[in-house]
Amino acid sequence: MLLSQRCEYALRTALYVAAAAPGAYIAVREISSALGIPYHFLAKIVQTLTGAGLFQSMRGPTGGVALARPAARITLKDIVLAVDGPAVFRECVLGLPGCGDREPCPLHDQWAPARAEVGRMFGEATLADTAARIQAGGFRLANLAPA
Amino acid sequence: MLLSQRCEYALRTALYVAAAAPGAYIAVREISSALGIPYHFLAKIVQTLTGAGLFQSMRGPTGGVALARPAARITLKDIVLAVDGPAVFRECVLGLPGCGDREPCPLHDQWAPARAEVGRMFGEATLADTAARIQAGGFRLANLAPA
DNA sequence: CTAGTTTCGGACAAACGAGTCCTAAATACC
DNA sequence: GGTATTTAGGACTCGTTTGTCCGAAACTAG
Repeated sequence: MLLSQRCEYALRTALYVAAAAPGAYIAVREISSALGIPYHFLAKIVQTLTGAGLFQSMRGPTGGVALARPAARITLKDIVLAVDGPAVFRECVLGLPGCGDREPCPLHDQWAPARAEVGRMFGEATLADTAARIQAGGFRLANLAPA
Repeated sequence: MLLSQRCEYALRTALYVAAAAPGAYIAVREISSALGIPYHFLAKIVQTLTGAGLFQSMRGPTGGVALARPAARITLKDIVLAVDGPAVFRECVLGLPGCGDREPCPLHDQWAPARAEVGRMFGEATLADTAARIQAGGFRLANLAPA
């Protein structure tokens, strides 16, 4: 898979929070049941996002997590970088260290543009406009049959 | 990472074999030391490729592995499918099962074309023309400082 | 036929990711 | 102040991937 499970969960979580009322704190328990993500696992992922400065958290009743910045100023790439690091946007498709324009692997010329395109896609998509697509309808963030 | 370690090794191995004399059997030991891949691990990967009908093998001295078909008729996608399966070319970027044109995730419209582009790239690149780039020079299959 | 070399195929060990569990700290409500 | 609720953070288990090891089968050369 391109992204780790943690990262997929993180993206869906961030989109869920962004699609909710702005500024409101949302409990991790609610996100967990809404998206079908194991609660304790999600709690740790949310901690990562909070530690990265993307989320803001509040303990106690009425507590939860919220976006630390306006949704228009958080990109999907921010989420990926915080959870999986920059490897996805940099690594050689054959895993060769130092692969680049100077010491390319045989696939570099074809892979580098595709990789850049993926980076551009994640870098330009903000939580705001992606969440807007969800609210407009026709797009889903969770499995249809939760279980 | 996009491809598993086994798959990266498999691709480099296939390209190494394709770049060698056509039809000749190459010992796994030679590939291992040339590409810096752990021998016993590579042996099992080669077994997978042989079992998938992509490689042909011969035991004993002067034995080794060779391509089962002409290099022009084996694509990089064949290798990936044999080792990692079709998930890379099919899976939703958010990991949602059943994500498609009918039940799309919010990123489907952007991700599906990128994913298709990657599939096309691997499907159109044959071992023959990719190996030709290596022989023409300027491209490497192994790390510069093996150890 | 014998010895050496190579792949075959399984069992095994280590490292990592995914997921669970438990205690502590902070906050709201009574 | 006390209690319930929620995040914080660590330790832990489980499964997959990665990597190692060893004996058996097949083949070549003498």
